[in-house]
Amino acid sequence: MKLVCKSIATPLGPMLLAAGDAGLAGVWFEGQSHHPDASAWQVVQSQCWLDQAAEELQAYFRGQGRQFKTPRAAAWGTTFQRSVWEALAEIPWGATTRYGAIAARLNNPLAVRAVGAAVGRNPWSIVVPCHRVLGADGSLTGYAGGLARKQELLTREGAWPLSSP
Amino acid sequence: MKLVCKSIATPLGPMLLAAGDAGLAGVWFEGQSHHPDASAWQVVQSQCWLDQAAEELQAYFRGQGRQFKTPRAAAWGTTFQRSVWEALAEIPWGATTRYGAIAARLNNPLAVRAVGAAVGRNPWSIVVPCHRVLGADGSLTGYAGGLARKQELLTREGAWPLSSP
DNA sequence: AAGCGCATGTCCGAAAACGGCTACTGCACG
DNA sequence: CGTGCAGTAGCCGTTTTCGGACATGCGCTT
Repeated sequence: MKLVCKSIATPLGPMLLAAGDAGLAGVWFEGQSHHPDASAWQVVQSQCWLDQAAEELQAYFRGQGRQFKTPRAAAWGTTFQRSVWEALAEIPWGATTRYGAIAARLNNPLAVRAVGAAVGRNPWSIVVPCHRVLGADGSLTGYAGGLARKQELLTREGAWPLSSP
Repeated sequence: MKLVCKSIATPLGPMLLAAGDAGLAGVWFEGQSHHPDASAWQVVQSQCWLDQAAEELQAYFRGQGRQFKTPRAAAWGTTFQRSVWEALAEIPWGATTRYGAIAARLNNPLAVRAVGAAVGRNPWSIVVPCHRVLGADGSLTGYAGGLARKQELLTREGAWPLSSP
């Protein structure tokens, strides 16, 4: 599948958006870990899904958008990873969950650590809210874009610091 | 690249032909070793390159065609493998050569064994005459479609048994 | 003659290492 | 006695590494 991409500016730094014909393929902070090789993608000014996602992201940062409706089209990922990302997408704005809870929802309660690894490779930063996953004790644990960004995002959503542990 | 394929009958058994937009992608005996996964290919009745290749193959088996002019478009293969296949294509009808000779032609005389492995994965059976490669002592050594077919092909070309070792 | 060792690129399977984790343990404090 | 923290040992999917096996051929030893 051929991908196109473009970069946008956000309050948390520049981000790269990629899309195929069927939908949004991914959103990454510039230089974050697990950033895929973008050298084969074609940089474009405008594209259907890229534009829609960019608009929704800007709305999110303005505090006006709490949901992302741009269709996603996974270009990578194993079955397990995709099921994890799907579960992530259902966490509502302002809420948080735990790695263990996701593992339990997948009927694989012991795969906690594998869930952690999969969450870390979520291709759609912010859009699929992997930042809303905390450790069992409510700690921030980790974020591919850096812990500072994770905390900032949760603060914007009023979900940090934790109110009811 | 999207591939289409169709099956044809030959005196040596059914063969599968595959092609892309740019040319013939491969020709295999049914059930031979190193047969690629064809489940994603679309079976068609007719296609430009498939039809041309099928015609040339039938002519070959009738003893009327000694050359294949259908353009090839490699859908797999490393640089090394492709260079081996290219060298194979230059062996004329009725002639034979050795694994060592090919390695020498590639300026890599020590890679004899690697050449053997690459020859075995030649995607275009018959069309690219991997059956014309013999061991240093003139032995048949191996053939992905079975030694019987290799011998049969060489006999049809009058190159077997060997006249001048 | 027959046997052994080596050189080369690629593929494939097995095995090990590596994580955005957790629960449990033991020990140091007040 | 509670509380908190560090260390540890399992858990699981993915990625990486590694070791053979190959459609061979030459040179050297037995």
